[in-house]
Amino acid sequence: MSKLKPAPTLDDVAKQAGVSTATVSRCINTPDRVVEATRKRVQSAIEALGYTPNFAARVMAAKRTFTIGAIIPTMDNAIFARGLQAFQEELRKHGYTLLVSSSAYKPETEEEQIRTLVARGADGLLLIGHDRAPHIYDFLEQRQIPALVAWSFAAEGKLPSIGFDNRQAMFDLACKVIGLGHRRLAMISGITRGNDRARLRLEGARDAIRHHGLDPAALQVVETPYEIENGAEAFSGLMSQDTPPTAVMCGNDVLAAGALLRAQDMGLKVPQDVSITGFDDIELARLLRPGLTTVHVPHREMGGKAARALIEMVEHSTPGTGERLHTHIVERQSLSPAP
Amino acid sequence: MSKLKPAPTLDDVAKQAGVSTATVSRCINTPDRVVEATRKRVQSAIEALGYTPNFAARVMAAKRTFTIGAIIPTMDNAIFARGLQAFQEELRKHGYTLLVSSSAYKPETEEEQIRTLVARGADGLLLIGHDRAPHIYDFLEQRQIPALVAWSFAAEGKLPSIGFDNRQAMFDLACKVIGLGHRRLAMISGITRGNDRARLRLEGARDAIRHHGLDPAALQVVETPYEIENGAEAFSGLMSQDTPPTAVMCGNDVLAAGALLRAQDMGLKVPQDVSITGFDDIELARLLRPGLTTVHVPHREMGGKAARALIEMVEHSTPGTGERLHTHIVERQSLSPAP
DNA sequence: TTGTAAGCGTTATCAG
DNA sequence: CTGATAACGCTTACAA
Repeated sequence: MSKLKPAPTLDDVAKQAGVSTATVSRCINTPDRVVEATRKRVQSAIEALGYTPNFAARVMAAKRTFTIGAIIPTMDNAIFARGLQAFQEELRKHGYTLLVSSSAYKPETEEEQIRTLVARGADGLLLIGHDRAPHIYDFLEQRQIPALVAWSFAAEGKLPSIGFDNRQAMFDLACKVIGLGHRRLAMISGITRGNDRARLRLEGARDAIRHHGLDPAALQVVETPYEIENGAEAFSGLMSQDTPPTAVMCGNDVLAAGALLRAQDMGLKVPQDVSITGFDDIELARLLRPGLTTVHVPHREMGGKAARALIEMVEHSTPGTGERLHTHIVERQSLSPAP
Repeated sequence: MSKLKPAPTLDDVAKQAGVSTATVSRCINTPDRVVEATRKRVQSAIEALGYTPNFAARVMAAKRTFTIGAIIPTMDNAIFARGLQAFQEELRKHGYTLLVSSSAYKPETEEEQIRTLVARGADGLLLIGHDRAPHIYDFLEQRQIPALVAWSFAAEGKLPSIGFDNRQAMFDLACKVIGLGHRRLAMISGITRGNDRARLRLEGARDAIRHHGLDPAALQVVETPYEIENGAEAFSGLMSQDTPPTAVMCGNDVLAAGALLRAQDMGLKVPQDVSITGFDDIELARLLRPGLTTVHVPHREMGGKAARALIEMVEHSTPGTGERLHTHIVERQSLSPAP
């Protein structure tokens, strides 16, 4: 009863238009190598049949997928959304498709995703941060897959990177906090294992403590997963001690949002009773009350530049050139002088 | 100088193990059809060479990709994150990979993404909502691509759906609001074009007005894009009128969060001065202060069930069976009796 | 249980 | 400018 219509192939189009498959292929890929008349005929055959090139077949023959893979730690919050969006837009401008997958902040999952994307023929890969097992870099190199790191700049990384100096940025912010007279500090950090951004931000804060000749114990550290609720929990843990910190620096804005919200619940006034800072400058940071003092990261610039750099690597087999982007502190209301 | 190592192929493995390519293929796909000894030999050859099957070749030969595509309106906020996460987890359990792309709430983009995913050989598609151009359904049917709708249930939809009754849910919420004595209502709705969830939620609110015999003008409506900031803007617009509403119902929690935050900025107490409600019950709804009264959607249940239903459709070529999930109102503090 | 060989739908090379 | 035709790497009857 039901007519099974298999997807039309190049061959079908060729027959319908009365030309060879080669010509149809040319019409699609290099239209200028075909005379107008033929092209038009082929064009209408394509439309009449509703032909769409078979991706797999195309990949096999051309050994190119025009696909870029990106593996980000999470899609759950806004941290990577803007940058990735810009990355994708730039990619599309150049005819590439983006395949995204998330590693849920797990190194093992990331490795699996990398292999999957490579097996799927990704022409290039965007990875977040530099911390991963060495054999992954070997694999990428052996397979000759161009890969680029974003969200973290390191001149000496195994891979070129387009990002910023997480350590320096947090150092600057911590210096500002200390400069405001805070002497009992805390940091709610993301999990540092396999996450150089988290690790470096923490180091940056420690650097600042040292730089100002303070006792290392002046900085209390809590490591926690990256969800808003974890920030809230960590914050109440910190604040229910005998001598709670006067400033809580958070590894990112999501954690900071959790802290801020929990502060309200605990009846703590921010920044009068306790200062809170974030990192990333996502939209929420501006909307929260008090507005979150945080480190602004040029998300869109980073995404766009990463796309261009990666395409360059893919198309010209160049080693790729990194770039250190600048961040700056955005002062809003959640940070004030120590009481 | 540089040794270009092309990725090892089935053939390489076969030679190394001293068997035919067919046997290697069997070892990978149907291990029980191969004797232990051979299998082991092949296994070590695979490991020694670091072989990974070429995806495109596999797809061409098997005509299956074990890939499911999902097109969601946005990755920018948490609205779809949890459900999609559950969808993915369930898919993985059954050996499928998920390919996600976002349409940015644009019908044209969605269509393009559908075509791309189909061309890439997706075995099945998850779509959000029922509103789309008829020719898209024709295309899917002609190509025999199993597709399922989520986030919106409609018994008579062109496609089977696993979702809830957006209209009824909003109707119930609106009835509660009216029951609390509110007579000047407003709704901050998402863009309704091509978005049945937004459209139906709005209708549900209108139904409630009618149901209670109120003047249709008692419900003021603002349509706006789906970002937190749009919610804030719409809210201040609404509240700076001569006789502002006493309750503002929002099309989703993100819009509601924007409204709530803006209320604080305007010095308006929620719910004393104005009540605000959301829809979706994302994490933020619980963390905001006052907590957001909203409609709870069983995100994870929906994602898991959608995955199972879609796999069933793909593997057994069945037409697919939808399911209507239940929602309920979560009462927190942002809604109170009219002043 | 294992091997042989015929596709799968493109692209690209090489003639014409 | 256009047409044959050989890859591309894998799966899957069909044979042995």
